[in-house]
Amino acid sequence: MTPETLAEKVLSATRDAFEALNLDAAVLPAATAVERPRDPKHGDYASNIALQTAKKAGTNPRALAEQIAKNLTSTDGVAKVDIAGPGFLNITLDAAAAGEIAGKIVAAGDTYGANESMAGHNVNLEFVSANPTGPVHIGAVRWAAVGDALARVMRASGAKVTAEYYFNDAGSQIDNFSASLLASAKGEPTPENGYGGAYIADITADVLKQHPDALDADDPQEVFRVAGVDLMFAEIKSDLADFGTHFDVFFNEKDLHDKGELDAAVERLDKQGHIFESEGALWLRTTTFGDDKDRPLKKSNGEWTYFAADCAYYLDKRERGFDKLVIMLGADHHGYIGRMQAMSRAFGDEPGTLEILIGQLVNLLRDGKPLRMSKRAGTVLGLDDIVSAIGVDAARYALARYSADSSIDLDIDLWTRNSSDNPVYYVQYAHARIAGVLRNAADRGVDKGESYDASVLTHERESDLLKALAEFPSVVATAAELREPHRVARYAEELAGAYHRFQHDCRVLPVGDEEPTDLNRARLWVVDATRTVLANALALLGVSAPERM
RNA sequence: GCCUCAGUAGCUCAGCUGGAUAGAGCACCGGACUUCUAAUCCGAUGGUCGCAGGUUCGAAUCCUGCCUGGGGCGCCA
Repeated sequence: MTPETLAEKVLSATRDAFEALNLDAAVLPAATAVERPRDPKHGDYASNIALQTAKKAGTNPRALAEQIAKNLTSTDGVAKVDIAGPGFLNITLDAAAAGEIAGKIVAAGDTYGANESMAGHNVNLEFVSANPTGPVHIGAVRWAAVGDALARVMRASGAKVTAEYYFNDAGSQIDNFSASLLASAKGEPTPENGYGGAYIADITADVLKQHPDALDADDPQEVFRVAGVDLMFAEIKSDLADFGTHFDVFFNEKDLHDKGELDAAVERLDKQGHIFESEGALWLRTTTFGDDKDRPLKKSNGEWTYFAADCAYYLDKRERGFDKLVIMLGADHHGYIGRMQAMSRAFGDEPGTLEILIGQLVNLLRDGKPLRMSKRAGTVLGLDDIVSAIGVDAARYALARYSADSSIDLDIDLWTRNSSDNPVYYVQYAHARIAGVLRNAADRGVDKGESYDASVLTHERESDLLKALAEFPSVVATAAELREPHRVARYAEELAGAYHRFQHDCRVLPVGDEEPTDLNRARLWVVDATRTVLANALALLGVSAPERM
């Protein structure tokens, strides 16, 4: 029995109890959930539904719990129901009902964990979105890992997701970038506001290889701009691809300008009555929707502001049919939330259409001291450096296992050592161990058969493992709903732990030449199911599940 | 000043849409390898959940105030 099924049975038992006690069923929730108690004495699952509803219904929680327990005890698969404390229901399943899950998981294979919690949503998820003025730096790498995992988690939860990267290859930062290339080619020092660092010299050399006469061109900087941006962006895309982060759309801000979408957006906002002119500039009255000040769209010199392009981009996404726009930004962009949300409302969209996720920054430490990184000074640790230092799996996992709300302190030395401190090895090892057991089973001709007798799975370690396995779909659903993919990593660690403990205490294969028993076969199903869930969880994080380590 | 994130074991962090005795990894101490991978497991140590109030059957979790630290508050991009 899955926790979801049990929760439904608890709810219907509660409904019956309300009827028996003549209580007002209107106070009952539409859905409930059971939780896994920490203390095994509290059964396999616990429900607090009596506590939650008794007061509203004007009755005593314990009395209500007693009635629910009476109804629930006769349910198929429920071995025991205890009432504890102020009115908790502690439910114990019989082994056969608990063990069914292994078969369901094996049958579902790589679709186990999929759920419908975000079904029907067409989501545009924008992340990384760095301009091609330098390598993808560590902060953006965090979003490459977290954003990609979030896209996967939301897809597994039934949403249609377009992963999108927004960039601008025409702004003043790009001018600084191309001026830096030109200066480097001429052997001049890095210009003011320019970029330094080894990668500038590399790109410069590559541009000169493509265009040996670049310096003699009418507008040399333009040659360096076009070719340099191309090379830089190619490098970014290839680094991201190597990192396993996939984007469905690379969207260039330039297209918005070329297609006149800024004018169209302003016109739309004007029609909604939110545009005004002041001091020769054009403004959006974002304060109507809670922003702390109004925001300019077109400067008094006639130039568009960056915010105007944001408005056009927003409208573009909406017109492409997305009903949910999610943007992941670093904490240094927190100040944009107010105007962006106001803009969304000014277009007439419901709150919640636009979701801006703010992730805290990554601090790099060396010898315990903060390391200041600057693209301009060239002291940048890029995505490629990280990958070559510790590998994709370790990097992705390390970045994705923390809540985006927490800033991360990463010690470079720790990272550049290929250290087993990284919990990813703990999870991957569990998978590799299982693969080993399954290989041995195959070698020895031990087959798990078409079906198994789940009632023999009575060991505490088996029970713990089965409960952990059963939890996976709700973990995925929660991770998607809360936009918190790190939950998947934490879950994987828990599951790996449950498996290691199981394998330590429970012999899976027959010893020596003994004939396989029902217990051996049933355990093989559990092992196979665990392998499936570990592989699925790692896949959601974009981390490989090795067969051997 | 305003906004925002964080403050939980020696360290790095989970837990936070209210539940029972607050967890994991690392570090440290002590155990377990003739046995399916010991990259593992078991045990011990380690806590005023930043502080103070409040809400209630119940608060690490919700509310208010304060303290400390990170980030942000341009007709920049």
